[in-house]
Amino acid sequence: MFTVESGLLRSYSIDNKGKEHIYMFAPENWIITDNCEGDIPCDLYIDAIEDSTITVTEKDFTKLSSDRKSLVKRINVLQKRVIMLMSSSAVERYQHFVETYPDIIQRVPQRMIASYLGITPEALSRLRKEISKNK
Amino acid sequence: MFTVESGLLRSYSIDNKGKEHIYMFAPENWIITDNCEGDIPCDLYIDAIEDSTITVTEKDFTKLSSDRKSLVKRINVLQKRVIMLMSSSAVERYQHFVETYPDIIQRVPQRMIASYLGITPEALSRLRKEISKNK
DNA sequence: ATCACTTCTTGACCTAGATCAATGCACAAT
DNA sequence: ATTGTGCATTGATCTAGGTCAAGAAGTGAT
Repeated sequence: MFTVESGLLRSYSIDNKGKEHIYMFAPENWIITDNCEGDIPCDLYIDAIEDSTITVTEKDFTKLSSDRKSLVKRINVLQKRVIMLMSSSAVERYQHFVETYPDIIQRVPQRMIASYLGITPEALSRLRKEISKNK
Repeated sequence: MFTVESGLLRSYSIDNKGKEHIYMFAPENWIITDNCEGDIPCDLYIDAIEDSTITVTEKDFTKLSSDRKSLVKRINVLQKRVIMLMSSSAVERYQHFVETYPDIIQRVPQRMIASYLGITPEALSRLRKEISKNK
């Protein structure tokens, strides 16, 4: 966990095409971390855009209070979501959603899944057809 | 703050065209809230998709410990980011970024702003041209 | 059974933004 | 001065996904 005293850091991910996606900028007084524990696609890289002075804090996730843990979990989920929205196609986002929330798929109408993925129901319908065709 | 005992809730925003964008699903054991305090565009609506039993907790933001507060702040920022990525055009995202982080604009190259916004440097260049033309 | 209502699907067309390639420009190194 | 090298801009073209409009299929109410 880095606290920026002065300067400017950024965190970013690199997608499967090698393209960088900046997740956040951290100017003075911001805190920046890679929250992801052991997750594949949303590992963040952190580097400095300007000469910076920072304070490093070791955080032991296992020692956090339970409600702090749940906040951190929420952040992890959102982080992955932001990165997916920036760097993945609708198909990839749908597949990720299916893998991550297989139970929810059964329980909500498709238009809501489309809405969650940031696409139209029509697009979701076509994309599902395409996926089922290819297997 | 709602804790879902059973059933399924969703939170969603409504964009300026009246279109819904689901921010998150909350099945059993999830927690769901509208974190936004007094912010205009990312107000969340919450409702039940299935018959649900939930526990309501009043959270007094002002009484949180400072590091919990900063976690909540991060979540707010991410929340807005997710909603912007789902529901706003590149132009709107850029304008929002300029308003929210006017200092950062000066300090980072345009390609990084493009990367943050989830568009290509070319698209950002054209969009800036367009904006400057229209005023 | 029929009507109303909603969800999903399909087709035709359109548009925002991506991609690729070329050019211009600033700034640093020699 | 000149040769990079990386960034921003511009043009031409392409494509993923949006929009609009029309069916199809399921479900519930009368």
